[in-house]
Formats: sequence, structure tokens, C-alpha cells
Amino acid sequence: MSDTRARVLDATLASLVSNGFSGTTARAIAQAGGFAPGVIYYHFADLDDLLVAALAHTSESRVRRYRSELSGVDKAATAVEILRRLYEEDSAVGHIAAIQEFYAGARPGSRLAEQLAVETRRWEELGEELLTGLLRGRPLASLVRVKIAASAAVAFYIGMETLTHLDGDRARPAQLFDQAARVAAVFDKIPRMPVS
Amino acid sequence: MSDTRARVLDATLASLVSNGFSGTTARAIAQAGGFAPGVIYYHFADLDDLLVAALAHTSESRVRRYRSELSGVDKAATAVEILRRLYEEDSAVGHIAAIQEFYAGARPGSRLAEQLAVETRRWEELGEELLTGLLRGRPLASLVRVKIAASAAVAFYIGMETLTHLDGDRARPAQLFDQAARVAAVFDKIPRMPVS
Amino acid sequence: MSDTRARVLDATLASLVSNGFSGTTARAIAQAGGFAPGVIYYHFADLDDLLVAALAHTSESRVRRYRSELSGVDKAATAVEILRRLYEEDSAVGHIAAIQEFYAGARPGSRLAEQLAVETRRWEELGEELLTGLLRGRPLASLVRVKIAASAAVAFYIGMETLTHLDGDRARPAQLFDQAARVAAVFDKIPRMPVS
Amino acid sequence: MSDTRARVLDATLASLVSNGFSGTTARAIAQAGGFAPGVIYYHFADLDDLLVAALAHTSESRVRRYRSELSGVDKAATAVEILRRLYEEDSAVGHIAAIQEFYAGARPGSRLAEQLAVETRRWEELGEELLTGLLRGRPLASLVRVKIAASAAVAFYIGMETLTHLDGDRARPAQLFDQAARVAAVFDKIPRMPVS
DNA sequence: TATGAATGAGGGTTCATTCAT
DNA sequence: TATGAATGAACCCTCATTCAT
Repeated sequence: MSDTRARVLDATLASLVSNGFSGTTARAIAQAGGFAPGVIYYHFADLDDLLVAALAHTSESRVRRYRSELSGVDKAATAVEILRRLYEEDSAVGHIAAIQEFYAGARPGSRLAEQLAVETRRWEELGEELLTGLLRGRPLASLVRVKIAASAAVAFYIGMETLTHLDGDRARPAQLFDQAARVAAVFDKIPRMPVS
Repeated sequence: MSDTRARVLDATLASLVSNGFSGTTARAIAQAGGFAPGVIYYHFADLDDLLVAALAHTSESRVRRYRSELSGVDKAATAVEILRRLYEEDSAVGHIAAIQEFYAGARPGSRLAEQLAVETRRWEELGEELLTGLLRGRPLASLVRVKIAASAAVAFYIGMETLTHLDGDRARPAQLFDQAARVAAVFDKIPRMPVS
Repeated sequence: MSDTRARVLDATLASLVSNGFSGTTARAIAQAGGFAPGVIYYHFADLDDLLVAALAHTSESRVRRYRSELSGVDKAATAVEILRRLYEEDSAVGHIAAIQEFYAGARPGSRLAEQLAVETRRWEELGEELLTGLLRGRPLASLVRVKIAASAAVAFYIGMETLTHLDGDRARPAQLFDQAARVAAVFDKIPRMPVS
Repeated sequence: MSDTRARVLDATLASLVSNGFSGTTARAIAQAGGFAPGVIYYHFADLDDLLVAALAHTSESRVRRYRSELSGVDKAATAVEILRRLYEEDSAVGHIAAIQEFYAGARPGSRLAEQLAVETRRWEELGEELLTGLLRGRPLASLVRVKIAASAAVAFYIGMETLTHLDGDRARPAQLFDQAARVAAVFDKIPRMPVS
């Protein structure tokens, strides 16, 4: 991958964070990256193409990171702590803000929306893996469909970010993680049934 | 309230549903309502002003509706059924799509974002009322902070709608309501402790 | 028809004459007419729409003029003189240059090309009327198919203008009209046969 | 002449045929020929220079072809048949379409227009040669100035092509050649006067 | 109170051309 | 000799907004 192509992708994410989806124009991206607007069209077919690539670029690397941190975790309390840490990390880096802009700005039916569906599926799969590990052998397993619960978790994350993004109230996620930690502690006390 | 003013508000919501946030231009609104673009600026300072008013207009009436349907409900299963019905109703009418567009399109720091914070607070209050009734006398009450749980519920709703809006997958909310119904049924079996 | 709309049409023709087809941009038209470029898009859907309208506008009025001057003419020499005069008049006004730009710039398959086909047909009809009158009762009538001869005449006119437009050699049409006059004089001496 | 230079010229003509004059950009030419856009500027000063060379290249070879086919022809009917055949051949090859694009796209005063004037002169000379042979000894010779008639023929050809190019109506040239054949047959019956 | 016309800034995108490699 | 990357001007078009009527 060309060097400049990567610069364009980075500039796009940077612009999303600082200018929002609708403010992420070709000119804004160019200014954020310090290159001429024409460069974008040399490396990408159009703005839509660039946004799709930028989404895939950032989302993939984060999913990978989350998966490596969460693999093998079988205690809910641990999972919550890891998620909280990753959330703070992503927030600081701007990754979360960028993703949020994608979800907010994409129009249904667009190629970007399709790519978002793909990425959403990736996050749901990660959630399924985590939940499967947490629920293994526990009585709640019969009550909860893992796929649906994972879907709910992703939806919740996105909603939380939508609200936090809008009002900038960092206390919200903090409180929600606190509450999740409390529930997780209780959850971890439920004994697992022996594997038959 | 002037008759025309109401027409402008309705046209704005209609345009949000069919054209999305970014497609809701002065011209689009005017066309949706069958009046000249200039009319907007007679009744509202600018587009932002109009959007704020439209948001308050639609959100208020829906909160009222939800509250009247949910007041006094003390069984989780009942609450889930009512919410499912209202969700379907709102979906058909387009109310949900409109609200979703507001959350998606508003820029942090804008007056519209402020108004969204106000409306979000309203929905959270409604959630608190409902949860308070459901948890009264139950052992879980000590584990769950009502305010935070309500905040989580609203976040989840918005996230679910963001995803459903993007991919148009109506099965998602249906499955999520089903799962909620299952959990609610179990929840309702937990005996209440006598009020001390 | 709005006043400004007519101004836009006139400015378009003026720009075609002075800037050529490819130089007739929205900005060039606006500058030629002394209005903002946006005005164009208020009155016309896009540049193509405007060009089609401008073509119809100018061509129609000229065809009308030609027909009124040529109606009833039954001597070839007279016809040639009238055509020569009209040609000079049109040249001075710029009408011919504008039409020429349309023929040169239109892309096959475009709406403009379709409109040009319509206008071409109009000119051919006029040619047919004239030729029918000239050939009536003459022995050549059996040799020449009026429709095809008219089509040839129009093609010849357009080709003559293409060349003259490119090299600016005003002597060419002058010589061609002279030659046509000589042939016409001979033609007019051929006796008409009595109508049977 | 360098090998690549020839490839560029061919690619230019190919692009003119398939993309039209305005679509014949540096990139389009490069793509048509399978080389990088920069190559063009190594072999030619700029696009104008390339177009001039391409015009001379294609026109010259076709004039040569026409002259060799038409030399010595002294019957109008034969000439018409040869022209019809060459026209069909050129149409199939795309030569005519390319030439047509030059006439359509060249701006008066440009170097390309100058070159077109040169090429036009070549075609007129060819016409003069042919007409001289056909008219030799015939009474019409006193009525018709060969130079002017040749000029008229070339103009007619270009106009016919302009129209056919625009509406894609292949019937037009076919009918026109038919009509020309009929006139030619009569013409050939006029006896030649003995050379004094 | 409402209209339709007009503005000017800024949107995405394409282009001829240059230049380091 | 050829390449691919980059530039910056100019393209068409849309928009929120204003204003005379």
C-alpha cells in the first residue's frame, strides 16, 4: 500500500473526528493531511470509496486488538475491566469518535452502510465469542441466546457512544462500566455446572 | 401556534424520514410541505431553529404517549409487550426514523445537540419511572441503580435503531424484543419482598 | 416566460459565439449575462437543459424567418439571393456561429443531439418546401427526390459553416453563393412543362 | 519515428472514436494505448501538439488512399461507386468518426484549426482533380468552376458526416449516395465535345 | 403572511501538466 | 525512455439565506 494512500486514510479519520461526517469534505481531508484535494481522487475512486476504506482500515485493526485482549477471558469482571480500559484507550485515540461518525453519517443503502453492516457483524462475532466463554456451564445459558445478546451488546455500545458523543458527558460511560462491573461480580459468583 | 408553522414542522419530519438528515434542506422541506422555501424563514430563524422545534414537537408527544401507556405497569413481561407494540407503531408512522435522524445528524455543541440532551433526559426519566415500579421490593433493587439502568436502556434503544436504520433488518428488533420477553418472564417470577 | 430566463438564454448564445461550445461553462454564461451562476440552476435543471432550450429558442425563430422570406418563391435565382442575404444577416448576428457550436459540441446520444435532430428536421422540411416549388413542372423533378435533395442541402450548409467557422474565410460562402447563382440562372431557363 | 510515438498517435485516434473530442483527455488516451499519461508529454509538447500530429497522420494516409483509387476515373458513376465503397470502409475503421471529431472539436484560431485547414485543402485538391477529369470536354465545364465545386463537395461531405455522426442514421449517406448515382448516370450520358 | 427570484460560498470531481525516480 | 504520483485550477451543481414584491 502506497505511503500516501495511508496518509489519506489517516487524514480522513482525523477529519471525521474533528469535523464530523458532514464536515469531512474532500477539501477538509486534504487540509487535515496536508495534501492537495486531487490526491484523494488519485488513490480512491470517490469520497464514498475513501470512507469505506477508512472504515475498514480502522475497524479491522480495533477488532483485532479487542479480540487479542479478550481471548480466553472467562470471568465477567475481567471482561468488563478490559473493555473499560480499551474504551478509554479508543476514546483518547479518537477511534471511537470516528466510528461513531460513520454510524451517524452513513445513508441507508449506500456502500458505506454495507461496509458498516460487515463491520458490525465482526463486532457481534467478537461479542459472541466472549459471551460463549462467560456463559459456559452456567444456568443462564439456557435463558440467553448468545447471538442475540451479542447483538444487543453491540447496539448498546453504539447507543452509548451516540449519546456520549453528542453531549460529551464522559461520566456516562464511566457510570455504565461501574454498573456493569457490579453486575459482573454477581454474575461471576453463579457456580458453573460440571460439564456433562 | 400558527397553522403554517405546524405545516412546516410536519414537513420537516416528513423530509427527515424520506430524505435523511443531510437531505433535509430548506428546499426539500418546502417541497415536502408544498410551500415556498422562504416560508421557513418567516417562522423560524434558520434551519437549526426549525430542527430544534421539530425535535421538541415530535419527541414530546411520543414521550407523553409512552408514559400514558406504561404508567402503573409493574410486570416486566407486560412492559416488554407494550414497548414492542409502541415500537412497531412508531416504526410504521416514521417517528422512530425521524428521531434517529436527529441523533445521527446533530453536531456536538449545536443547539440541536442541546435539545437532544433535553429529550434524552425525558426518555431516561420515563425509564426510571418504569424501572422503579418493576424493581420495587425485589432483591435486584440493591444491585441496580435505577438511573443508570434507565440510561443504559435508552442507549440500547438508540443503538438498536441506528443499526436497524442502516441495514433495514427488521428481524433485529423482533429478536431483541423476543429475548427481552424471555428474560422478563423469569424476572417476574422473582418474588417481591414485603415492604418494611 | 420570466424575464431572467430569457436573459439566461441570450447569455448562453452569446457565450457560444464568443467562447465556443467547450468554453460555454456556467461561469462563462453567467459572466456574459451579468448574473450569478446559481441563476442558471434556478431556471434550468442543468447545463444540458439550458443548451437544449437555447437551441430550440434560436433555431425556431430563424426557421420561421427563413420560411416567411422564402414562401412562394419559385425562381431559383431569387431563392439563392434571399438565402445569401439571410446568411449574411445571420452571420452578423451570430446566429450561425451559435448553431455551428451546437452541431460541433453535441455528443451523440445526448439530449442536445436529440434536439439537434429535431431542428435539423425542421430545416429539411423548409428545404423540401422550397425545392418542391422550384422543381414543379420541371423535367429534373423526375431525377431528383425532393426529400433527399433537401437533406443534401442542409448537410451542405452545415459543412460550409463548419469550414468557414474554423478558418474564418468569408470568401468561401461568397464564392459558393456566386456559383449557386450561376447554376440557378441556368436552372430557371429550363421551361416548365404544362400541368397535366 | 519511435515505436511508442506511433502507439500514442493510434491511441489518440482510438480515443477520439470512442470518447469523442472532449472525452479525449490525456488519461483517456493513455488508457486506450496502455501506457502512462506522462508518456504523451515525452513525445509531444502538449495535447494540442499531439492532436495536430494525429490529424496529419490519419488524414494524409486517407487522402493517399482516395487519390490512388480515384486517379484516372472519368465516369461520374464509377467515381460515385468508389466513393461509396471508401466511405463504408472508412466508417467501419473509424477513420471518418475521428476526422469528424477533429472538425467538431477544433477551436477557431488554434493550431489544430490551422492543420485542419491544411488537410481540408488537400481534400479539395483531390476533388479538383476528380472533377477536372469528369468535366473534361463537357458543356457544363463552362458553368462550373472546378475549385468552387470541389470546395462545395468537401463541405457537403463534412456536413453529411456531422449529421450522421450525431443521429447515427446510416440511411442518410446510403440515400445520398443513391441519389448521387442517379445524377451521375445522367451526367455520364452528356456527350463530350471533341478537344479542340 | 407568503412568494419566487437571486446570491455567493462551497460541495465533489476532473483535468492538463509537471516532476522525481 | 517511461512511470506513477502530485498539483491546483476549473468544472458543474447545491445550499442556506435574503429580499423585493
